[in-house]
Amino acid sequence: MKKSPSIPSYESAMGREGLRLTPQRRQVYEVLMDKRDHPTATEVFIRAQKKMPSISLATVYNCLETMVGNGLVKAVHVDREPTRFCANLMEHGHFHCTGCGHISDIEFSQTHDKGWKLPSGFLVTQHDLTLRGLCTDCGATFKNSNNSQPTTK
Amino acid sequence: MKKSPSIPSYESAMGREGLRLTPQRRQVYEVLMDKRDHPTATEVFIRAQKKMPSISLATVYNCLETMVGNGLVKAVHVDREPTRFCANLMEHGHFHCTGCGHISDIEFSQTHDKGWKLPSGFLVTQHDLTLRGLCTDCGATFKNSNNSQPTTK
DNA sequence: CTAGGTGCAAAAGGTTTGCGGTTAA
DNA sequence: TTAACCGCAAACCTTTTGCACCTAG
Repeated sequence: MKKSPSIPSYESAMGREGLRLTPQRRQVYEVLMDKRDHPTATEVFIRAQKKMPSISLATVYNCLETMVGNGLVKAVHVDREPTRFCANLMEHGHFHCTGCGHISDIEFSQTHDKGWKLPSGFLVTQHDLTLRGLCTDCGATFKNSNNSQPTTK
Repeated sequence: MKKSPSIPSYESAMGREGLRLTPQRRQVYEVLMDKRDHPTATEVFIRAQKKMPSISLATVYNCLETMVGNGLVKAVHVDREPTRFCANLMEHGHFHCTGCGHISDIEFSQTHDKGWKLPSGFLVTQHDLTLRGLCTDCGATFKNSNNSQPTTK
């Protein structure tokens, strides 16, 4: 677990809004940048605690809310599961493996034809796409043995 | 508020699974079929209560869960807002107006080119698309007066 | 008759909030 | 110095659950 060489845009993004650069916020942000998976607030809390034992869950929630509000991180919602957080700011979708529960980013292709029929006058500012299915590993497991269903968590 | 002329597929869909056709379930289903908006469990409860004052919220949750489990209705998730329910069984996406909070169904076009790049081996079984933006009314309100922001609910 | 469903109240679980003490700027 | 922030605990709100009674089949 090596330290990120630099903290891209953290100082500037936080500073731009007149927000304080507190150690807690830095820690939360580093957790998100370190492993680019999609941890829940609690998972962020647990990881942050390892480096900063005094941090509280409420503070993690506060930091995450602040960062989402400032567009520094994105909140990811899958069904009614706990909110997950994502430091990937590029426009992207998510793939939710119903086998292992893992969530991975998916890129949109360049020619991304937005194939939907919108009533005229509607103005779209954002679109969230979540695919569901089996990842390579879970798909293989499922194929190889009809007895063992993929772990439905 | 007139009674639906018939209850399409309710008896058969419920019966097929060996589930009882209770008055409560029928009532919950009728609420969903009546206005095809996307009510939350609590909203379904309130509407159902008007016709059946003795029904309980827990029962509404139970009925909805049963019906979702049997594919008779769909659960719709937008951010971390309360789960909404939808009787439209066709594959479709949702448009969430950030002005008035209303959720409307959107159809996919025939040629719906799925413009995303998936790691090889991933198997997609389902995709949820949620667009966010302003509906015609809220967009108009926003344009006409720069002072009055659309109701952010 | 009886398995499955209902209604009530209490619990669970994620998230938010009030508040006194702390700290970055 | 001081407004913003932290940490704690309690509150909130949606959803789930345990259990006694009820009812559709």
